[in-house]
Amino acid sequence: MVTLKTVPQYRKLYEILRKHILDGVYKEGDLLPSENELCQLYGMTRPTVRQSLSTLSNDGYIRKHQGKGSIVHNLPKEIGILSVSGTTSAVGERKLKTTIIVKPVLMQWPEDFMFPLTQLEKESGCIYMERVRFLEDIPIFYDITYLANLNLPRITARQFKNKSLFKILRDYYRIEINSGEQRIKAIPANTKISRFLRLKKDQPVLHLERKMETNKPDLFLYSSIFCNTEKYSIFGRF
Amino acid sequence: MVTLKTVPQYRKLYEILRKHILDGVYKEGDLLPSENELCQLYGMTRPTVRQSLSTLSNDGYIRKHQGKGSIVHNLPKEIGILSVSGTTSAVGERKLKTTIIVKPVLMQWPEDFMFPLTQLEKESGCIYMERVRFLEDIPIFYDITYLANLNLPRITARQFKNKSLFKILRDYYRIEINSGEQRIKAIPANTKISRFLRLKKDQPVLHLERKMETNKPDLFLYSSIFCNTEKYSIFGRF
DNA sequence: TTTATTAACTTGTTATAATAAGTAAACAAA
DNA sequence: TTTGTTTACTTATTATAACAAGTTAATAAA
Repeated sequence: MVTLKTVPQYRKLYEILRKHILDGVYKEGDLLPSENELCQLYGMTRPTVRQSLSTLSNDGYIRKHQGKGSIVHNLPKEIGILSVSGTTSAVGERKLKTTIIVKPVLMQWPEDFMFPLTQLEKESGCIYMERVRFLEDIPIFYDITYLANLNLPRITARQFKNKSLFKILRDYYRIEINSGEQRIKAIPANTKISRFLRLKKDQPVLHLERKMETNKPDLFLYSSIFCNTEKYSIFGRF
Repeated sequence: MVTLKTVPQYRKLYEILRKHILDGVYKEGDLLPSENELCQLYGMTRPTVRQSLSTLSNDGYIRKHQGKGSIVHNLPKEIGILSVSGTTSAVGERKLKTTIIVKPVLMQWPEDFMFPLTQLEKESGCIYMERVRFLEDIPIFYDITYLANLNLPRITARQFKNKSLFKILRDYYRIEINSGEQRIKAIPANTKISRFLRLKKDQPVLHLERKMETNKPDLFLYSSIFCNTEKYSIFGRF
């Protein structure tokens, strides 16, 4: 009963243009082909093309200007993932190396969890993992991830070595992160955090508590992230 | 030569529904009227209604579910403005009291500004101001704002007492914030920051550097914000 | 030369129409 | 009662069409 969902046309064009922008076919400041040209090029009608462009615009890849055209805007957003901004420019998730501290295990949800949970989530238990992510051998993120155990067979057995959690969820379970909310604080590093992030105790650390929504209406991904922002900043769009 | 721009229909419906959600006419979890019902109610066609709903969905006010309907999602986003999350729920910008530290003055841009500037921006000079914003008599934000002096007559003379900067820009100059980017760090409070935010020196403080885009293509709003996150968190969506 | 106008682009808004696909409740069959 | 099926809803996708409005460059007028 595999539903081979057909990808809509506007989504295909979105992916094509997005790839071209990321690959540098269209560079920052370039004018994209006009809507009518895209219609001809890809055999679509204008509403379809406009839906693609609208999504690209929402995601920050282009800016539209009436009378002028669609102009390629600067870089990505990496939804659900944190970009790091160094001295020169932002680096995506790709250059981060990951070390597993606690392999995914099934357990009870903590008392006083940082976000309210539904009954369904409470009943199904919690998949827990801890990771540290490095950029150029400097530990940047200490992540604690929580995930409801809903239709995720064998997830605790999966290898997280090279693939990111997001990639595993997408590839094996067809789960994608749509959006989310977060709370941000600056806190002093406690002993545990200072050890993982190689900082002195009580040094300022960024603390993010995130709740991410997925394409499965009942499934949310939670994470508590501690960031070393001494050398790098967290980069975001809004 | 005042162009009395007509507000599009889809924008009107967006504002109506948004207001209804914020006023509690539709509460979290409620189902909005179906698209066809909205068509009849407001005398529009479905593409127009859908454009309104799509924008509401992008802004986080509703979630759409095929076959079910549009469900009111939880609260606001206040684009370009920071929401504060307390022990119970998020509070918007309205409850913040503002104190002006440095009234808007025209000056040169600082050397080594936190974001690269265009030639036009450099030539036109910089409007500078400093504020502290309080929530329940606790200082939460220490803001430094920078704005290019482009077609903003008499702005340094305006009263910022009750009206927010965003409101003044919108009401007098028809400038609205579309989107932006930011860098986030956790830093130790220096003497100046600790004085304004009533913290001990070296206590962790959130530092945000933001560049905001407006509906005027050449005009950007920059701010450097220091946040006391001891009692409250910064709340955001993505 | 300079300035105003026009023409040919661009994206923005809106309407009409048809079909696909997901959801849920009513219904029928076991 | 329980389970499967149908039906009547919902939103999603796509096409066609027309006109509004902003931008730019070519053109005409001063």
